[in-house]
Amino acid sequence: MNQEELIQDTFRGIFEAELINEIAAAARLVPFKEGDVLIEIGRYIKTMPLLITGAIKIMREDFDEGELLLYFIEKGDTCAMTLACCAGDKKSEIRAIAENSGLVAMVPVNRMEEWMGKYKSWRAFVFESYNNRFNELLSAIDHLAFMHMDQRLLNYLREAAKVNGTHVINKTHQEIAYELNSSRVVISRLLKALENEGKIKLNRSNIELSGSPT
Amino acid sequence: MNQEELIQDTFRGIFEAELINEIAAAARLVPFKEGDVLIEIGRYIKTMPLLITGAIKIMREDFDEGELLLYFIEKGDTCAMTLACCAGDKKSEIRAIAENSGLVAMVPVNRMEEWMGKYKSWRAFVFESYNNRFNELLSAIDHLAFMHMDQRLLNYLREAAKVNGTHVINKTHQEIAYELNSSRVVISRLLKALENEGKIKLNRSNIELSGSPT
DNA sequence: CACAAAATGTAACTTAGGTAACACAAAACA
DNA sequence: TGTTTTGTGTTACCTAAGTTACATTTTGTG
Repeated sequence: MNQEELIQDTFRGIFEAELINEIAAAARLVPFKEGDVLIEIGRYIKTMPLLITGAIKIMREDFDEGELLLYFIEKGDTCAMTLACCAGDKKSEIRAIAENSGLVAMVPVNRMEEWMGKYKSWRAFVFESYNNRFNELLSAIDHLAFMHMDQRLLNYLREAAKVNGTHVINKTHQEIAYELNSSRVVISRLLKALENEGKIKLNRSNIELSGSPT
Repeated sequence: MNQEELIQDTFRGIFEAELINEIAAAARLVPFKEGDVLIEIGRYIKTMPLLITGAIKIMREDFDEGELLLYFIEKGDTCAMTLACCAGDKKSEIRAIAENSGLVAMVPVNRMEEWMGKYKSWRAFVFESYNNRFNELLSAIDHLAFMHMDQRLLNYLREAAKVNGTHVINKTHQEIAYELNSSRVVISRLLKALENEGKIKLNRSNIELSGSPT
């Protein structure tokens, strides 16, 4: 599939034809692979990413050491964080890392403001994105404030399985510990407990989710 | 001051004169007092509140019992949560409670979409609001994920002092415990420790912040 | 004033989760 | 093939924070 077709395909049904054409004309398609840092904390953002395929994880970092996964972004989404940065010319407050390989359409920031006045569907999309991101942040807050680590862990595994389209999660205990801002020993301990409850199966460097194979 | 003047006063410098006139014509001023529930979880929002005076606290609730203060809103601000609700016709995910007495301008939702296409300053305001709210949620996440309760408590006291424009906080330990999703005993213990460190002074039903009297 | 309600102090105990230390097995690699 | 490196399991211990229980004091209020 060429660039034109990919973009048509992704945004058909979301935007009016005219806007899709504008996007196709303005966008530059950029492939990425697992682990790529797409947005770094403290950097200004000059082009807005629209996710075509793949998944991206949004991380928050403590001022001295800690790190925390906020949420995943999937196909057709964009990062409202980025929207805010573009609109306000602010530095990024978050880091975006590719969870797996995929493709983003990069659109120059100045088109955004233009489309805001011009296309109702674009405004709706922007609001929808904001709303989704808001809810994901709220969800992150709920997890942190109201849930214990074992629940957060299980939840994390399910989310990771979902965005990777598999029930096998290829991550080490150490990696999971980073994303949940915990320690490897604690994660190993809780994983073992989950295994004993029959909810997961542990292998070296990967974890199988039992039941509900997404 | 009459309605016209209050609105002129609050938004001069933020919006163009024409938009301010539209706001003044469309808005209904509503006074509120401490403890009033301005927005309830699960309710639809038909009019958008713009805060003229006073402070509002935004709370998140756990599905079974817990509660947590997300952030305070002050003069000239609006609740991005509400913006999202209005734009998307969604139920509110948060509860808004008056921290003290004040005044909001209520604007019918349909004007919002209209102004989005019409006024650049309105678009900028909406983005700015979103951005602020985003950062407050991120801040809330930082506190939850990376700070201990004693730091969160001190931080909370300072925020509460700031929005109330005083260094004396008129809250009971129980109330504070609710807002931090903790228990009264823990809060009393930590407050006592902070008092021993000379950072605060405890009285019945109020707490004095030492130094940096806002 | 007497009594109830509200606010706080404090002790004793439990638990989730963090930390340090070390053993061991699978993988990578020279 | 032998030797690191990486990933995991496990023990022992520590601390922040939650829980229960009860005492004390202040503040209404009939």
